[in-house]
Amino acid sequence: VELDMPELPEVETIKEALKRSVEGAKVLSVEVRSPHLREQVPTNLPQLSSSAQILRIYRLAKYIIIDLNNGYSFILHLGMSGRIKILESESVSYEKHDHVILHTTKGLVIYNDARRFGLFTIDKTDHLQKNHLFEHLGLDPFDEQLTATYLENHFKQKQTAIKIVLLDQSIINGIGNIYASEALYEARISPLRKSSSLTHTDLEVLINAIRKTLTKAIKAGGSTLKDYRKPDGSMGYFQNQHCVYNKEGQRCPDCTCSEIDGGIKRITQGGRSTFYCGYLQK
DNA sequence: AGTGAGGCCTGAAAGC
DNA sequence: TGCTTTCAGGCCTCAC
Repeated sequence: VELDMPELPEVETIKEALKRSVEGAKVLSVEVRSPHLREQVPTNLPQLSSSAQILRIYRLAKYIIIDLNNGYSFILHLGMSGRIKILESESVSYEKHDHVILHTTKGLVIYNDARRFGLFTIDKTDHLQKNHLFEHLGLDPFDEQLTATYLENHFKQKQTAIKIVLLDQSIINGIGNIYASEALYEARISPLRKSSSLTHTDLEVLINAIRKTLTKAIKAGGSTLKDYRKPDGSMGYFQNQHCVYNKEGQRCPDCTCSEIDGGIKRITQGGRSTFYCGYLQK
């Protein structure tokens, strides 16, 4: 099993794969081949986790938390290019950018990250709440506390475009650059709208669109993981299911915008690409 | 306080 | 062909 591409749905899918393969396993040893990630991998991480049992694996925003039975938890983040490889037996040779390897009684977990924007660290389980990494996290998209009123309060005096604000992990966590565009398309809301201009109804529509878009992607990830493997052994993933992301100039699935005004548009907001249908999204 | 720009890294793809 | 530039799914810090 091998997966990458880290927004909420991908992290969720990877977390599920980890649960299926190594939850309950015992950590035999940990190899740190390179500690230079977004944060340095703690020197004592191997000694703190060796011979502990993996109790629970869950997702927190775009992080994966692995609780051990000795009072410590691993914290993983995949950054832009992080990948997790799960192998059933010992690997003969490691690949470039394989930074951290967990040897467990149920197989090998390899953390690989070319750009090293991700992290693999450890903290006391009962200290996670206070860990600086989670200090400013907003609500999970599926948290029932995420309501139109919640967003109304946060957007009240925000002049910033809604697309940029969707990437702000301190309001809603888990949405990245792909699903920000996809959710706004699903909601038929222009990425250029000022956040404060969204009505209560717009926000209800947007929340539903976010959940629908993420749910669809998680389901696709799950089925992909189970059913589809590219010839080189890596996982194929969901590439043709995006409606607008990376589809500049093409016709969006729900209208004839390509004939009316040149199809899906690509613009830059906050230094990052946004894709939308100028005809459907208002 | 809120906002925008820049930086961290490597590699793939596009441009010349 | 090979060299240079641009761009990439995230997040943090710093200057205004």
